[in-house]
Amino acid sequence: MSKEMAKSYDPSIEDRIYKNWLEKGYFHAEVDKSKKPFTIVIPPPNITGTLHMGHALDETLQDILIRWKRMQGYNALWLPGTDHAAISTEVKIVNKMREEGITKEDIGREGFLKRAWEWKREYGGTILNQLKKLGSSCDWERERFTMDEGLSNAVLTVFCNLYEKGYIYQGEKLINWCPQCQTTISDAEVEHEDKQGSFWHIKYPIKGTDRFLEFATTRPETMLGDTAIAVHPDDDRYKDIVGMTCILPFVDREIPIIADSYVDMEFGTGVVKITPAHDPNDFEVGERHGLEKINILNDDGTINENGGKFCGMDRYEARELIVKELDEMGLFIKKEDITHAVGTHDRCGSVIEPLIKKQWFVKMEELAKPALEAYNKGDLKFVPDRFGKIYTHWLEDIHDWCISRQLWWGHRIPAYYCDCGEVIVSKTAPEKCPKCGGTHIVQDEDCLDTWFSSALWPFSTLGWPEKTPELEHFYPTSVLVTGYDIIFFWVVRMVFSAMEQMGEVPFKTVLIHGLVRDSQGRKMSKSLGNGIDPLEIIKESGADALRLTLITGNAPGNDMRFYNERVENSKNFANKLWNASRFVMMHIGDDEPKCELSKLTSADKWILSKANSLAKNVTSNLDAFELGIAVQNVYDFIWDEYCDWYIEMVKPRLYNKDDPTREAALWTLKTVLIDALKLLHPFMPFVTEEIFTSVQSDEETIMLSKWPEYTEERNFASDEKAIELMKEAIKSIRNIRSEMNVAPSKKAKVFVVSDNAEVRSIFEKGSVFFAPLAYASEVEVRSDKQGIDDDAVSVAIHGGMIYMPFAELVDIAKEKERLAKEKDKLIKEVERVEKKLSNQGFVSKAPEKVINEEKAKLEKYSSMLKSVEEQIERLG
RNA sequence: GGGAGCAUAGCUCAGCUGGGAGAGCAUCUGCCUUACAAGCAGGGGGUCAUAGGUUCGAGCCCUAUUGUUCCCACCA
Repeated sequence: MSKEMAKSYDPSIEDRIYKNWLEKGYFHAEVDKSKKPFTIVIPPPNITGTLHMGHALDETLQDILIRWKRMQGYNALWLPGTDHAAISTEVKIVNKMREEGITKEDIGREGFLKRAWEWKREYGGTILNQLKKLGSSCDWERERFTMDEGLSNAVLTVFCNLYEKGYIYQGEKLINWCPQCQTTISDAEVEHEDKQGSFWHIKYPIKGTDRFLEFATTRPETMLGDTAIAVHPDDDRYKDIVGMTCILPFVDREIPIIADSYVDMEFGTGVVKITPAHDPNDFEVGERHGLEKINILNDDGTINENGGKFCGMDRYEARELIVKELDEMGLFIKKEDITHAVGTHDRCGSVIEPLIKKQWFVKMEELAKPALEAYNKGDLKFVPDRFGKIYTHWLEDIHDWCISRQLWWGHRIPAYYCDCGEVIVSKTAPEKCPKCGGTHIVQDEDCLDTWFSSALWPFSTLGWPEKTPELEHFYPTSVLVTGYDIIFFWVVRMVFSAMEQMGEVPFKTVLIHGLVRDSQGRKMSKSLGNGIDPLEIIKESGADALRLTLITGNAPGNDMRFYNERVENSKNFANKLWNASRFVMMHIGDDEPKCELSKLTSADKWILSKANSLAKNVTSNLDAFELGIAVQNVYDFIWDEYCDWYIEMVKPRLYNKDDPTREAALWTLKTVLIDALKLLHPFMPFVTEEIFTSVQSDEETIMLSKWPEYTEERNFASDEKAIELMKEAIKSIRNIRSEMNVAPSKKAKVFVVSDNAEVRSIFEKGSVFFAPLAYASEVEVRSDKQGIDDDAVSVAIHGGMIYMPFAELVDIAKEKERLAKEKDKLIKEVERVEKKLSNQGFVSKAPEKVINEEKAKLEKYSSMLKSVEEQIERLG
């Protein structure tokens, strides 16, 4: 019990503690129907990932919530796992193979998948192991992976469900193509970046006339696929030529001049070339006018055979050459520099080419409705609320989701094609075609978007489509914690998937956090090299310090800056707590202090009462997801109240072995420390566990101890008031001594004068600690000031006056000056309150509580003013 | 073109449903007081972006303006 504690806190104990937690199985949650469930599923990190500050924040928030709820007695499950991250992983593996001189095609699909699984086995667990360093109390026995058997089954089941209901279809549509990764991507994966580009002004000859039609484009090479040229129907400049045709250079195609209201007459020349196969707007114009769609691109971004003599050239090479040749033909007019939004792939950064391909899509309109309704009905809540707007906005303006990817790493689309043309969607490969009976059936080559499987994460990880006890008990989950950057990708898709498959929301609350930025507010990124490695911080300062830094001073949804001074402060706090505990244990020794209520002093009751309301405040802030405020509450209590005041107040009683209240002090010290440790535990799990197991022996871990709750029995309002008065007096004395440059070594006798018996009693009872904290050699409490030197330094307190005869130190003139200032200050205060209280509007409209507070202030300041005035008079 | 956030001490940020402006760091002064110098005590420093409005009362609510960041969007 009375272990020797090191003089300063050494965070390297964290590994030992974590290992013990794992061995004891504290993280594991079995279905326990006697308890209310509290469930969080982790946003599964990519298997390609390594821990960065974003994860550290995300996991810390989740761990705080889960540890808190576990202590509150919930059946708390935090389910961990990883995402196969289709494109990211495939790219990584392909790159690694390239170093060995192997291509995907060399080893074929099967060979590639074998390698991919090997890769996953080798590196896939890295990030989870890093999470453990943070102290994450995940139920590791329930770890899942988006491509494990159960989850894959869920994916196939959902695909088939949606297909049968007509929500999944195959269509030949304009999609986003990444020529680098050579796959389609969804709209959400396209990032619009403003890039420096050019605006080329070109003209086409109008057939049968000597006229030309001028227009401008940012992508001249797409002209090879032009199948019309459009003007606005109301545009008088071009009314006469609508219906005529232009001659498309190079390919010598005759393309019609059409009228479509999509064209903006005000913009440029009011003429737009139409390339239905490579531009979303043009595609729609093409649909309206029945235009031909000519694809001019190969998958790798080179021009195909439809590009005539440019066939085989890279699209950008072709662009330059086309402009050059147009110029030679006299069809090029000018080039302007412009910045315009260019779509790029969020993974590899290459410019996206819209083109037409046959792909699988999820029809979104109907699926989005229940997801919107869930939010509007309040079944789904965002914290902070404003992120709900982002969610609804996305759902209201939703487009069909392209889910097929030209990749091998992922869930292969369960669609099979018979030679007869029949398409069969089935969880298992059909032996023969249900239509023609043929047996030559091949499966679709494509895989599903990685988000298709993560969309099912909240229920697939609990066993769905099987009806498991876990699913029944732990679903829907309680809170989802994630960054605002993946609301579209993930949150939206989880909700509509759950609404469709489960008929209810996957989680009740979405707690959104911001980004962790560097000290200058820049996003941490590899290219900038400004990333701070959480593991380095943990190594140097401990996970507790990292966690505290990430939580402190941050409001939900806001970005934060991360820099070393903040970690330093967190580390100091851990050390502060450590030393306070060391102090407590040093005095308790081997004995178990007993509590005798009658022996509790006001100071004891004061700190107990403070701890009591602390429990209330922390809990209500956690309930409101104000984790930053909650931890600030605990921090302030421990440092300011417990260490700087209570411990100091209690020291004289501890040093005096004969003090009859000594044991009460020890008991209070310990009781309050334990409560504070518990309230801090979710935020700083390691240091609290270490101290907890040293300071008491009733329980083997703080993790499973009971969360402190507010109780009326520990509410001591009058003692709180008494101690606050003492603190006020002490602060005033310290202040004056400091102003007068009185050396701390110089003690003075202190007189407390009050005609109020209650005030006198407070100071008499508190004189044990009042004396040392106010540098007093002796304290004398009395009802009148007779016999006290007239030139004693004085300070007014609520209900009395304090005198310190400093004799040789006091300069009467200066003292008078000081008192005069004090008087002015008090007069102002009194006037301010009087003005407020004489304001009819205030008195009649303000709540009674506020009015009473003001009245109390008036009483206090008036009495202090009176004391000061009397003293000034005495000095003459 | 829509939408959102932010603007508070020298710096980085809190400030929960409107009721006398806070923290950490930095700075200044004094302390090696037997838990902690990673500490203790004391101090300085803010027209809460600007202008209006609502209210007895506004950092907080409303309107406008300025600056700034981000998200969404098919203007070639």
